[in-house]
Amino acid sequence: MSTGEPEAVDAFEQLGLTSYEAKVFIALHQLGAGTAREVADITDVPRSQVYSVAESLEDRGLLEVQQANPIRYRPVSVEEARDTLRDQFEREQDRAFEYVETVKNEPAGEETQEDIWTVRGRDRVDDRTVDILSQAEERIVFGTRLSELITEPIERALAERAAAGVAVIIVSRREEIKRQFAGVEGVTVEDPPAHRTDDQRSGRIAIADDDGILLSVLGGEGGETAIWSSGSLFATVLIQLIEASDEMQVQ
Amino acid sequence: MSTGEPEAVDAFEQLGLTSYEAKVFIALHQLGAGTAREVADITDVPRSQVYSVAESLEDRGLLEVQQANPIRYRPVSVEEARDTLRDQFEREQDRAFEYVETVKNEPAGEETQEDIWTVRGRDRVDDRTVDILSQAEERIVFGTRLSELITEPIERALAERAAAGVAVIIVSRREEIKRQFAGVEGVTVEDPPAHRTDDQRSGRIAIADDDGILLSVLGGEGGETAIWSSGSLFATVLIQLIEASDEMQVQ
DNA sequence: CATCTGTTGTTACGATCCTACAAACGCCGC
DNA sequence: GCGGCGTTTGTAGGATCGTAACAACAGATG
Repeated sequence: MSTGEPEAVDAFEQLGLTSYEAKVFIALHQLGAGTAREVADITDVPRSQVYSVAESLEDRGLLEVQQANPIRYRPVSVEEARDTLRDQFEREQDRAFEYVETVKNEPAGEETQEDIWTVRGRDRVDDRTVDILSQAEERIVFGTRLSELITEPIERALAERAAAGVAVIIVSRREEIKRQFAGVEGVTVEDPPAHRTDDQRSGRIAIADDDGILLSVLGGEGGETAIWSSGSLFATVLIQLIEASDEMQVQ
Repeated sequence: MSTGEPEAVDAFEQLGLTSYEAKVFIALHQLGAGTAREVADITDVPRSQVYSVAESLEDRGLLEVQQANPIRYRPVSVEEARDTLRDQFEREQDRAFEYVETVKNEPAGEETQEDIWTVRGRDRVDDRTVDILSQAEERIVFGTRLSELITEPIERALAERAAAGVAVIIVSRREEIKRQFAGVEGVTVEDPPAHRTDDQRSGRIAIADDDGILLSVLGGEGGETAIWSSGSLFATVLIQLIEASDEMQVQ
């Protein structure tokens, strides 16, 4: 069995159920259908609790009740349960963000503030990288040691920008990465400067024009952390520093 | 403003955030970006708590941190936040149901048990109605006073069954409902028996062959509750009772 | 330079609420 | 009475809420 029950219970809790609710729901799927006693017998949920827990599950649309003696419970199918939970989730999301939309203010003059931001987590760095790359109007520099850090959306953003006339430069020592972009129109592939120490913990670098930059490192536990800045003087200066050191080839 | 902040906070809580997390996230969208003090000033979240709450939001991928003095926080866009939450939700759902799939047992002989089940809630009654109708091989009777209780999926199920050779009978007094099905091949439209009291709280009735039935009523607060049975002797008998009374026209 | 003042970020600690868990109760059929 | 069913009530533990104290630091004042 690939996953244990405790993990499934935990996942259901993340979805908003209590652990009792999760256990009863799972038990009913094992039984097909059953009474409070039968559920209590194969779980550590006290029988007296099954009734109220089942009622709460009924409210959520995850099981149906047979009014008989004893009361019998029947779980809805996995497909129906997933759809029901998904609907509830989407509804709550609409409700939550509707208000946010009405009161939100754009980060006034974000593009002109001297801000360097930190983002943690592989997926979030992916998103921010695409954001940065998509802003470029003239020139992109993108570099990484690891081909798995070039996700499909990033690849698409690079290709899209190249097609729009942006000069795209890919910097890597890795042969597979070089090959990946070798034939693409508007894309140049380069080796990094020889003097640059290829630190094992370096992640990726993305430069857009002279005012957008993202730089990531791989943390201890495999997590990726990036700093980025866009439209700030800080970004401009940082980019100049990085590129100047490239050209000078100083040791 | 169509919705108040308390409602938005409640919705975020349903999505798994704490009320503090919700308030800080909303406040940061109002500010665009800001420090712990600025957030505390426009919410009732104590300043000293903002730091840890923001850290937790960062872990969830809902905001980014600027390491400066003072620390500044920047919320991710509404679109990115929604995507992030949706991804987390789908991941948890996969994790939760993966285990259920491995251990579930089909409701052994469900079709032969003497079961009447209860389902509550408009949407869930919709689903179960479609299930019942889809089982029919020979004959369907579907009746309702309210045209809004004939949803698009129900209409499709009726049409699909009619096309498959099932004799479909729609029972209603409402002209619009009669018109809706007037021209459809394989569908007959009838008036209900004159003696039948058209109770204001009656909802819909669906009969499939002689062994599937669903009957719903409209509860006090606009909620719909249905009982249904399929493949049971109970269903057969109930159907016979209902149809016999029709034919006899007993007052 | 020393002192005062105000802010920042951190930590600790009750109060409060909800869930998990247990036990007792009335009810009904046998 | 007896045993199972369904309900109700009560207790313990944990997480969140809310308040407060703390050291570190920056700017102002003398």
